Amino acid sequence: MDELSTRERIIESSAALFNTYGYHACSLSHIMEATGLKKGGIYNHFKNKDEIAVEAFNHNYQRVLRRFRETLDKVSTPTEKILAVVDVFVSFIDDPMVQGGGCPIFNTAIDSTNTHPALKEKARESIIILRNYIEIKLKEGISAGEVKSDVNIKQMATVIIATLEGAIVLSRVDGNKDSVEVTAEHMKKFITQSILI
Amino acid sequence: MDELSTRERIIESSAALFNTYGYHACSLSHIMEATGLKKGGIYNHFKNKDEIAVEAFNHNYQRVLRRFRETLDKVSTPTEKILAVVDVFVSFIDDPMVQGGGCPIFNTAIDSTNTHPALKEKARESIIILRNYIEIKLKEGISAGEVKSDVNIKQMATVIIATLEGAIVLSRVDGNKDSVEVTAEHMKKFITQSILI
Amino acid sequence: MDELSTRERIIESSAALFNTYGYHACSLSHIMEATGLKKGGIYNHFKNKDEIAVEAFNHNYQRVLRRFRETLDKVSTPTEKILAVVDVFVSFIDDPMVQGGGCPIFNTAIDSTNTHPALKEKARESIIILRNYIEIKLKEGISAGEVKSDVNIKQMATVIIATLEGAIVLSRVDGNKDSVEVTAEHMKKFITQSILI
Amino acid sequence: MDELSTRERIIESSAALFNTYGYHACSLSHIMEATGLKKGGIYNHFKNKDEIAVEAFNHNYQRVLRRFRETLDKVSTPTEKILAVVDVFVSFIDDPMVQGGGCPIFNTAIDSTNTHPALKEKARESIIILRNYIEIKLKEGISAGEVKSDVNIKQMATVIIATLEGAIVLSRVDGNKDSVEVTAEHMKKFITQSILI
DNA sequence: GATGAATGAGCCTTCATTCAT
DNA sequence: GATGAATGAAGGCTCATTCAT
Repeated sequence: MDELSTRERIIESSAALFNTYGYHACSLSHIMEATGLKKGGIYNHFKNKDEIAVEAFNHNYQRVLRRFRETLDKVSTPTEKILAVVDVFVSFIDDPMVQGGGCPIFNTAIDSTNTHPALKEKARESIIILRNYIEIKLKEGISAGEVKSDVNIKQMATVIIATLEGAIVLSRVDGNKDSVEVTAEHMKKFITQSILI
Repeated sequence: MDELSTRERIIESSAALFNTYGYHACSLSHIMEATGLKKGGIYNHFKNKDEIAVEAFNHNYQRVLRRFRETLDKVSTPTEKILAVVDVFVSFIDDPMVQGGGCPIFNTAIDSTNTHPALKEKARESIIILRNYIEIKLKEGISAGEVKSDVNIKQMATVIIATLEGAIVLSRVDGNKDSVEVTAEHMKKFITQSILI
Repeated sequence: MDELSTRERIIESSAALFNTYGYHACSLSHIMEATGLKKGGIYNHFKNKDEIAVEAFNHNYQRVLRRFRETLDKVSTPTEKILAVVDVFVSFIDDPMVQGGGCPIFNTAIDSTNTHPALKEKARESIIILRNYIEIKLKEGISAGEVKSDVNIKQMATVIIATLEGAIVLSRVDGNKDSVEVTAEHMKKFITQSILI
Repeated sequence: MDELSTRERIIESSAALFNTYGYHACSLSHIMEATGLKKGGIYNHFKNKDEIAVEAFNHNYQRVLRRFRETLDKVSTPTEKILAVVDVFVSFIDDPMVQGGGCPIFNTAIDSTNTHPALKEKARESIIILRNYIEIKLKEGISAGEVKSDVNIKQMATVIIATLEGAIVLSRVDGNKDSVEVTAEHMKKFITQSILI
């Protein structure tokens, strides 16, 4: 019932590896070790390493999206939802899927920009969707009369993502949550004071 | 007089390559091609690839630092200096050193976190220095009576770096300047309205 | 049935090569040529060159031991056994396993003393076992009343090995059997006149 | 006056290295380190690594020969001289020129048999000269009426060299002098009882 | 005489991939 | 579906050697 197919097991294992080490530093040997399969066993399910990487990315992206949905579904008003967005970003810092921290989408984006066009494109699209998602919540906030109507929605979505993703990287580098927490605090205060009515 | 030594030529060439592709995706063959040297010729100047990567990072870091100093030296008041910090981040986006854009320090930080401890440590230290640098400017702003005395300096420095570095990554992914420009505009407005007197 | 596995084929081929050329002068390219495999094919069976060398040594050592056993099993009295020990050493000179002659254990011992601690240790242990083996035969000779009871067994075993191994090297250098034959003749005469009753 | 020329310094340094590690495990980098010279500095004095190795071998060979002469010159009767031959072999075990022990000529012989024809030939010739030298001393012993006239001189010289060189290798492997000492004791007793009158 | 800089060839090792079993 | 065995290409690195300075 909730048995994972071998293919899914490979994706899950390698997703963690790609997140943690990046595309080029994660070899098939690592995936072999993580899955307990031999090379042939892996290649029965994917035509090459790229396909694994893309599926691993998709897997991560779905997890990120799901986390957004779940967290935002727990609250009801647009205001709460916008503040909850911040919390989702903060939660990435503890994601066991990425040892050493970081957001899988952002990490992939930087890792693959100039080396892996297909992966970079996936990352780009994911970020666009995330941005749209936040824009929609902001629009709903305006419609509900909770967000100031003169807020530049596009700008605001970009700023929220940039700020929190940047903080996540800082925390990854520092090896502690300080930067993310302090930045989240700032972000929430800013949202409350400057964009909410 | 301003002839570059072979060692410096290697560092400069490989600095661009490491920035663009990351440590693992940048092989000695790439450096060979970029410098026109053969492997032996390169290894006459460095004991291994790591040393090249570290020197390349140092080179980039010095360039970043120099750019901060030069830009901030052009203006005189603390207020101007703090706003100039934002401009420096924006200027990274056009840096020809990093094909596809991005901040070399941040790129290195993400690339090396779990795969290259020495490099990650260098990136960490560089970010600390940058943070301190911004904190000092904020303190000078307070002393000069231009920055509100209740500003949380540590938090503010972190937020500035996080926000703009995050935006740089977004622009790198998008392949255009929009995210950085829109975020810089936001940051300047925020600084002017919320932390300057 | 008596098909050799690829791993065994590699060991057998490289055993001859290591014997003949020594560890450092025997490269993987040589092993590739001898086995008809490519590098990857070899590394599927061994984790590195050292492991091949160690297994090759083990292989040779077992052959040496087996030859001692077989030769000594053909005769029955202790006196005959002790004299047969000499014959075993002489037989190494014609061993096709070592082109140009020599005893694989001795060759390894000299080759690896200061350059390959693990291999040197294996050689050391093998020589100890050989020495013990000869000591036991001498003891049996004493028990059987065929060897003088005042013979210094430890010394005698050492002298036998030293003398014949030294002669094997001389023959290897000279490229003919003279030294070994003349030394074996001396050794047998000495044993007969001085240590046998 | 007793200043060594650079060429001589290189020979002396590399002689120790070749003795200790063998031809293939001793690289020019090692010689550079040992001499404090750079590659160019070394190649000013030798046309290639082979020439260094040959000169290093000559150097060792002269040292061995000198030691034989010096030791044997200290005693006067043929009997004493023959017993002194044994002592010379024993003295190799402490030679600081060969870290880890061994006779430089024998080590070279084994190391180069199948990989370095020129060096192997030098070693072969050196051993022949050594053998002749011992034969002459035995003949002088016969002439002086101190050595039995029916001793097979050629055989005896071979046996003495084989036995003691073999013991030196055993001591090298064991890392202590036991084998050489015990074998020398045996050899002297044998000489005294069996070939001296 | 000595150095620094360069090279081609080779070192051991790992890569991603294929395919017969 | 999984494995074992094999491969070509590439990885980082060291080798002995040359030569202008």
